[in-house]
Amino acid sequence: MPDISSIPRLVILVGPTCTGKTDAAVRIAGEVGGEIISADSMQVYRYMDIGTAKPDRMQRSAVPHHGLDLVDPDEPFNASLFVGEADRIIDRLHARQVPAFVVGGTGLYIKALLGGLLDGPGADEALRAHYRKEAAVHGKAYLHEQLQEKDPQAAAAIDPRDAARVIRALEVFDLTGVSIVERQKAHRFNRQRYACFKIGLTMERDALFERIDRRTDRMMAAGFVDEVQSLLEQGYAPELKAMQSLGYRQIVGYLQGLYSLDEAVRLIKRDTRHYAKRQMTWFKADKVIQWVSGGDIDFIGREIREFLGRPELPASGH
RNA sequence: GGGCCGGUAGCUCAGUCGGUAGAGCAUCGGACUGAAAAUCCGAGUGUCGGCAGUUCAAUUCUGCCCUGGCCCA
Repeated sequence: MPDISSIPRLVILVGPTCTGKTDAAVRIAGEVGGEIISADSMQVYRYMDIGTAKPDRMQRSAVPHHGLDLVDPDEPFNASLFVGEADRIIDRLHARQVPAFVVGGTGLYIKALLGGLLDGPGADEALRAHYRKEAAVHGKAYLHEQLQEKDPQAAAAIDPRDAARVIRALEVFDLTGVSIVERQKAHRFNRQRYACFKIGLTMERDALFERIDRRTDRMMAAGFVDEVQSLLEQGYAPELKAMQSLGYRQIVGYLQGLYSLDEAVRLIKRDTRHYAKRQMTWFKADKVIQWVSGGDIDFIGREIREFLGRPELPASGH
């Protein structure tokens, strides 16, 4: 067992999209000499900057960022790869005694970073493609029937309509002969991999939805359509996971002539609100998170400095 | 001025041969272990435009009024 004091301490900053996580993190990390590890499943893709609200040049030069632009939009990326990447960065920062700020809205990535993932096989794209095809031909129910025969325990736990989870369960069983449910029971995210202090940024829902609308308008003004057009011209297909993400999917629909640009913007705003709500549900379930109003950056900074064991900075006087 | 068609959930609408109503979207709640900005589950939130009449009972039938659209003057 390692000495408890040698375990890296992480500042975790989470919350729904558009609550100001990046701004708060840049400011506070800048003040304490920390560096930022993005925990965002879409900001890992190169060339996807506007639609993912990636930190800009100024922010990235003010505070070093990690976890951005790791792969091309047609390359695989997932929670496991995130954990591997984040572990490497945390090691380096820890060796330099630099505070690490893990900042992002992808709840699973953070949960996996802190608690590990279950002991099981990685993604097998060929196998998944096979099952996806079967679902397309015979329907989702057919996949669930197969799961019922192979792994009744998992079949009972997973809704037949939730194809993504049915396929993952089939994948784990096919590759190991063991039920994913057994692996989950054995795991339960209870590996204490890091010491951490979790802060959640919140905001009145009406205010957050208003901010989402305004940010979407800013993305459009910043050339979001051009960005998507450029991705398509580079050969990145609309079917790619990255291109199915929030915003990109809707702009592709517009470029394909399925609906007007106004309609695409309306859909992006609507779907971003839905996404923010899903994030709230996810993070609400984590009872360890200390919730703070998104506007109260001073308070957040004080809490973080206390956690890091650093003295208060002198009052700045303005 | 006359005629016709509408007014039902936040929106678009369905429906009740008289027994106080339901779809989609929005909204709200939830799940989530290598796709997670993905994937999926649950919930109707309502003076049925207003007032009167007929009736045991009216959102439904009748009358008047208000209101939107179209047509004729």
